[in-house]
Amino acid sequence: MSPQRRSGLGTNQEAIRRHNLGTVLRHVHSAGEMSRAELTAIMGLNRSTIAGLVGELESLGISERTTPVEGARQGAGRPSAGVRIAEDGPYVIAVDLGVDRAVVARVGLGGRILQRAQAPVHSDGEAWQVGAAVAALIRTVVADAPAASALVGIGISVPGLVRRNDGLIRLAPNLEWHDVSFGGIVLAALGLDVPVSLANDADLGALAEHTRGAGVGTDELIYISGNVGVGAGIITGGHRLEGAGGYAGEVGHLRFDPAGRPCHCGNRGCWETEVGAHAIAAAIQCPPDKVAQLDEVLDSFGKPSPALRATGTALGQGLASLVNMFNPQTVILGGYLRSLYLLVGAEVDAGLAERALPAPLESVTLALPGLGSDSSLLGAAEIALEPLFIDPVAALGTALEDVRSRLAG
Amino acid sequence: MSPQRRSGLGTNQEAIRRHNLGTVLRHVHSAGEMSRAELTAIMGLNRSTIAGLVGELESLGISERTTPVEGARQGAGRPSAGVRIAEDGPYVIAVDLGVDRAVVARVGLGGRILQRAQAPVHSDGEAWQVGAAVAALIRTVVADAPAASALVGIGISVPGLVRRNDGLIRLAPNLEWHDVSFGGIVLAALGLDVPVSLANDADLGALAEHTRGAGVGTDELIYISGNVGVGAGIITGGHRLEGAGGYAGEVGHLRFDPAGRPCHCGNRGCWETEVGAHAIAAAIQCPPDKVAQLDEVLDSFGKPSPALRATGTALGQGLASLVNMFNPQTVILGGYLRSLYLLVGAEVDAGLAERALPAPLESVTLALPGLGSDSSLLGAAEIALEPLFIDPVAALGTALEDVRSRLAG
DNA sequence: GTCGCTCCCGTGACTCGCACAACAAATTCC
DNA sequence: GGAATTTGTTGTGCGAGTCACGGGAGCGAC
Repeated sequence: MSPQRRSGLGTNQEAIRRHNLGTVLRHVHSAGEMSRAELTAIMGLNRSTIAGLVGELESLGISERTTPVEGARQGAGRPSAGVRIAEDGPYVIAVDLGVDRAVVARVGLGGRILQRAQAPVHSDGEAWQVGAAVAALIRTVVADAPAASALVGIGISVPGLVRRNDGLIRLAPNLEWHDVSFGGIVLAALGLDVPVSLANDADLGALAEHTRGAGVGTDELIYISGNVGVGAGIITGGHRLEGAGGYAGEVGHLRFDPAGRPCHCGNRGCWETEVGAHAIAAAIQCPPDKVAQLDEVLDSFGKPSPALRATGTALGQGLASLVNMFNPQTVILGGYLRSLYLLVGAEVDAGLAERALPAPLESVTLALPGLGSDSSLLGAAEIALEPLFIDPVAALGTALEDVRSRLAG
Repeated sequence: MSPQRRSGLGTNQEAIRRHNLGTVLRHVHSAGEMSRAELTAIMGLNRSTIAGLVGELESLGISERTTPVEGARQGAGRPSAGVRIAEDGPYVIAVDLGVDRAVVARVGLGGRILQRAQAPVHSDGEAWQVGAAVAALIRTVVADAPAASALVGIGISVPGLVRRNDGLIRLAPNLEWHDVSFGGIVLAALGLDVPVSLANDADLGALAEHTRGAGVGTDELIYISGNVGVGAGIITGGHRLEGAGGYAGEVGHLRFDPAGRPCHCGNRGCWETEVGAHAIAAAIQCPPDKVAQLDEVLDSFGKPSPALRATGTALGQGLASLVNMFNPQTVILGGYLRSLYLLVGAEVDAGLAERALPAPLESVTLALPGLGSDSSLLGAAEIALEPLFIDPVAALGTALEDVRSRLAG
């Protein structure tokens, strides 16, 4: 966390350097490639300071100098040299644990997916079995990593409640997991010791969309993930809203209609009983075994049925509660909700407009994910990369080099 | 905002001094009085650095040195000199605009109310009339201010939606105001030019309770203000959740029961139709003209009626949605909800337990305001003081000295 | 009562990070 | 082709925090 968040502490010169170095890297990471002149403008530091910071990143092997970017700017003056993420720079492993499959990717700075692999996951699988499968995918994915590149950490996206202190999976309903220390399981299966971060899939979707998706430039956004259950990842003030334990964003169990259908949480009429995957599947007579692929089912749908339109209205009305509560600038509909919105967008908009207060309504935009179905995966990469932006030197110090041979040995 | 919030910028040495000076002041402000040794421990800076910072605050006339605090610490060793807010230090004007009265106070650093005054406000009053009344109260309140003390700014708590960019009151339903620039009105009536900050009363209640009320030590709290309407102020990660426009926290219009009573917002079954002041007044046959004093009416209540108990359940059930969504550590019930909770706390707890998910439920505590009915007033003081914690030197530079004679002239 | 221990204050030298200024380099514009 | 513009590079200087030393103020034991 940067100075503001770890509020109360003082700042010394060491912290300044760390912070500035991390901030430069963060900018290069999110912009892909940029000129040193842009960096000086954005960060408000002196040319020579930026030169020093960039030089340090280069000597760390994180970034490399490029020839001036073509057509970056018109006008007179010496063109500014570019800064780009190095080819053999550090990378992370991102894991997106879905309800029916696991996706694993090796992701470099800049959010570039360097390699990916996936495998089906059985919903009744034990955690250690899933952990072994994920570990195998990780071995695949690091197989071609350059020996010079260092592994900074592993980020895992989980469809469930994750305790923020220690990353314990408190509950993953669709995997039927309770209190599973999945990070430890994966590390044990790999025989490695690297930092592992876990977080909720919707939270990570929000993070990724905020960094490089449909939420770029917004500091107030909500990402709703439709992924069997319905959850929300919330970014406010540019930061993830985690809550005391890390369980914030459980919007699926918002009270929607006290006279509604019973919910698996034990209550009645939760929002999820209207817009959850099982509810939608029932409404469109989709066989239960295809619920996990509801997005594809919906994509192949032709004309929306009245039941589906009612679902759209319910989605919009529920979103109105969120809009009233959070006053977001952007609401991103991920997972099957994306497909649903493509079908019944008008109803969703109408439901939202009907129920939201005028003031928050006027500034909100509904959007589709800019990263497709990779939002959570890239979000997992982001949390794993996070230490690099806090303190690049320290993060590289603990990073693991030549992981391939370590895994072989 | 401090370094983290204005993310993306670089930090230079000037910023570091500002930040550290502000942070020292913030600590002294919230602790009241503390020793330099404590400051070094909390801030993690060197003793000599703290000495320098404290010395600067003293030479600015903000703090003063005290003899070692009695019994602050047992054990051997030379006792550490204390730091305390100066007697003639800077102050702010806090205004709590209620639906039936306005409270104005002169508040010093440390949250000390130095002087206060109030006057009734007619709910059908024009904004300029209210502004004139508030200005008169301000004149009263600064009458005895020492000439050496400087006025840093004015903070105003508003029962309505306030746009965060410019402090425009977009809507204050109980005052029947639309798009009122109340800050400008008050300044014009005073003939002064000082910084004015406006914010929603619930947001400010949350802020004050977080700083020096029931939410000290918590960075995840929700303050629910029952004040004719129902609103929430949300602190997450130690910061106010404002939303894109500043309208976050409108929990009164959460969907509660689609088959419920019509709400003044045009919808049906908002939470406010169950737990709003008018709903409760109707449930206990309280005459409409006493709705603004509902807290007193409830306090004089003996045994809760079944209708009131049902309201308690509804309160708890609605809180469950908030708890699921935000995973707070503390939920503070302010305004008449405090009185309500004292009457039907069991029903509220039960409603919450029934509807909240286990994980967020286990870490949440319901609490009553630690500042009584002054939460919003002190919150207004806090936002007005905020510039001092960002940059004490700059804030004092723009502060107004000898306000009394300026107002006279 | 005195001594030692502990913790703190105050001062000066030191390190480190960024800003600034001057010069060189690379374009664009006229 | 020269002037203007913008950027990279280098060396100097300032400022902020750190560190080390000497001294002071209570506490506790003998």
